[in-house]
Amino acid sequence: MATNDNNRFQAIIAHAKEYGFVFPGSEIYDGLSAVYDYGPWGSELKKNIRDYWWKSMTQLHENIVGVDAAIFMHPTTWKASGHVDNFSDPMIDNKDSKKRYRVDHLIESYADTLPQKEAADLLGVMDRLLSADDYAGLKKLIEDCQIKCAISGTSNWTDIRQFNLMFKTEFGAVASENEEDNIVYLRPETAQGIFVNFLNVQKTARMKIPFGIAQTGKAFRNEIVARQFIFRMREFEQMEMQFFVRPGTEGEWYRFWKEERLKWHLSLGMPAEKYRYHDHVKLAHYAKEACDIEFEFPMGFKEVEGIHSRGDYDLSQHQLYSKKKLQYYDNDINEATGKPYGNYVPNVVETSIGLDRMFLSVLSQAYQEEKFTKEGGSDDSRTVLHIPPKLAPVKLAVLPLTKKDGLPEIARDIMKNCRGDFYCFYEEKDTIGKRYRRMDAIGTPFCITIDHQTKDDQTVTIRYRDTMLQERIPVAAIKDHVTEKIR
RNA sequence: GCGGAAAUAGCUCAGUUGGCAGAGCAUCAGUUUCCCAAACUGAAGGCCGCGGGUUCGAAUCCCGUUUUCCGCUCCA
Repeated sequence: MATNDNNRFQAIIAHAKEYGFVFPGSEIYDGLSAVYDYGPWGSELKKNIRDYWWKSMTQLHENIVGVDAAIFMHPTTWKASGHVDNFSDPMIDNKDSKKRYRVDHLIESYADTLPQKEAADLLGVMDRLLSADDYAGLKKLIEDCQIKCAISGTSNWTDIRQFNLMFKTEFGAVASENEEDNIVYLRPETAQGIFVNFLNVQKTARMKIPFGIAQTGKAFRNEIVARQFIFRMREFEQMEMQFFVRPGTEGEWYRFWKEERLKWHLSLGMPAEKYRYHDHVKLAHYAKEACDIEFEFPMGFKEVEGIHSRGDYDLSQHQLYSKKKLQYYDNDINEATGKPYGNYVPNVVETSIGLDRMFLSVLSQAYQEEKFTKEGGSDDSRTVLHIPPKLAPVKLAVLPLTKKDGLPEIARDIMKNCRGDFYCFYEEKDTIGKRYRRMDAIGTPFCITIDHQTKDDQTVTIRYRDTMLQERIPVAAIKDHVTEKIR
């Protein structure tokens, strides 16, 4: 990361805290690593991004509907999805090469070098220790065999640790005799809540393929290293849409959503040159095609959204584990056979965007430290958030030029008239210039100022955040004027 | 997870060899001002990250710990 960009990133983080967007989590207790809280303006901005996504997906697409599934899901969900088995293996690090190995892989590759009988014995011992979760025993086994790191060539190992992706918790107020009975996980992705409700939604909303199910919500992952502000958090919010299609058409739908999702970002006025696709070469075992939409954050291009063609993997897995049919009867006529397509497990194209990452992209794009020359010729500067008006936490500041001569009363009437339609902020303290700067700092796109002329001709000045220009408009036109600009 | 650095008022930071805890801005109460911040008067604000140790005496020296940042490492 270049020093300038790093300084800029630090400045954005400080600004986010100073102006009520993002606070370190549990800060009075020295914080909790990789957990953040959203403040007054942060929670507004986050809600506005979520609402804009939700409306784009559901209200603007007749064939997409929403769900709000529980964070707690039946534990078998995560067996079916592969999260339990694929992401909880014991790991060990070589202290010299810093290389991390899965313990079973390390021992197995060593066993390959041994005569058949010895290898079989070794693997037998390993399996017994693994199933007993005997990490001390496994480490002793590695040491006794003098297994070396392929890179450093040393046997200087750390203790064995288990890296659990998922957070576990106990379900039910009363302890069970068998602890395992009570374990539930906090979901590591929202998608499974969509898959398990596939038929409920399809039937009750009478959806016909192709159709999508959208969901926003919290997800939880234990990251090995969680850093970079809200970019990688242990608790985060996803906005996901699973699009169910007829097998064989997933390729064209994948391409459709890949383009469609980038258009969504650009529709906010985000600059195209800050975006790029990153096509996955190495695919997960279930994926047919996958790409990321990357955004140029202050710390470089990073994934903000993923589009994946997941085939029928998830529904098939749930079908297998639940022993319930998760199929769709397609009445459309297959031109090749002249008969309906009939029953099948649909294929899925997933779009998955991190709300917190989207928040960070909007914030980092919006943040500007500007220098300019005042009318008098002196230098001046300001820190401003050029947040797209439709996402801005506060839409309109209502500012009486002075706090006497009846100006606050007029301002209060304007507040009353507008606050039901969009977020308004009233302030009469300090000079008008100071108040403009404070509004710039939280990204308020419009300020209106009530002055003495208002009493004569019922007009106010409206001042635009991005240009700092102002013009006079009638009091009666304020609401429509702002509403038009935040659409 | 490993290595390095940092932590003093809400923010940005000073703080002498180890000797009374400081400034600017912000905040609050007034005054002034009438369209682009930092005008005047006054007030409030601190277990110097936390816990030990050395010392007559620690923000300052030593040990531990937490958090953050930087580099490496991992990432469905």
